[in-house]
Amino acid sequence: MTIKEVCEKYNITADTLRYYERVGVIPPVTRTAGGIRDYRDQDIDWVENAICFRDAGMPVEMLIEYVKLFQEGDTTIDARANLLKEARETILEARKKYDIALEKLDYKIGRYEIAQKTGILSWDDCDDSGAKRKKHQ
Amino acid sequence: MTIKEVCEKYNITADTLRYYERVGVIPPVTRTAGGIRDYRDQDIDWVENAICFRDAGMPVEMLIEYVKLFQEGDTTIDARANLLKEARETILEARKKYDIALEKLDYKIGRYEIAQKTGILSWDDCDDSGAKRKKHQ
DNA sequence: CCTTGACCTGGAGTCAACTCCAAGTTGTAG
DNA sequence: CTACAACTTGGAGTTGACTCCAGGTCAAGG
Repeated sequence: MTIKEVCEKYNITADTLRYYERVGVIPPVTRTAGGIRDYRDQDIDWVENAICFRDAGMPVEMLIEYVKLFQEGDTTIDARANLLKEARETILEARKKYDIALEKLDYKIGRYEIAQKTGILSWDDCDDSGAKRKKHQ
Repeated sequence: MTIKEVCEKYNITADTLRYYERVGVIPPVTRTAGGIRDYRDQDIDWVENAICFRDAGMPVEMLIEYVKLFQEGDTTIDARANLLKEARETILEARKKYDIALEKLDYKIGRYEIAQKTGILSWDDCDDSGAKRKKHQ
């Protein structure tokens, strides 16, 4: 698979793919005799994983660390497992924040909808604060 | 509440709080006669919201837009409601990616744990690719 | 063989979101 | 009234993650 095809498959730029390889977010990609990247199944899996974990907010630095350990071989199994567990916690934490934001958003959107339907607006309906505080007064 | 107290409450730096105010992520904060920030309940609510939505990956740009609309008054109710709904979709999309990453991670961690328990390691157990492809061969 | 378009590399540039700094002001304790 | 810590501003610097570019190479069509 050419770099272009991988770009289209994952909707990502060639520059980003080359960058990932250059800094070690993915291991070196298979090349043709002429030195042109020829993404094979395994290369594509690394790309897919990289994109997946980047999309979940994992820093490039951590992906590099994982690839580095992977390339060092079987002696790094424990370290890799720990890295993944740490990543799991990080992502769970982050997702919790998304849930909190969604809750807040749903509450606000609800208030806006009431305001829109009734045509009645007040600080309490559309402010970022009043309503909530009023409740436990 | 002083800037320091707000920093401690939300575990954020004073520079970030001033930056948020400067660029309009939050409206101007109440000041003392001498010009020192005195965060009142409403100011704190804006801070809390800003942090919450930033934590959910909302760009500063969008928070600025919301505050701008809010300051323009009741005529922007619809625009604000739309902004919030758009934000909701964005956050839902992002959270989906977190779920996918978590699924992938759990699968990998599971494989690593088996490898660690049995002491048997193979490409299939610890690689980022082989196992998955093997399944549907 | 020659052109033309996709690909290559190393390095510089950009962007969002802070983060740091210098030079000056405020406010409290002694 | 004087230290001195905590605050202020405007502006410059940093960081992470790309993104762009110049100058050169590869490969398929004519």
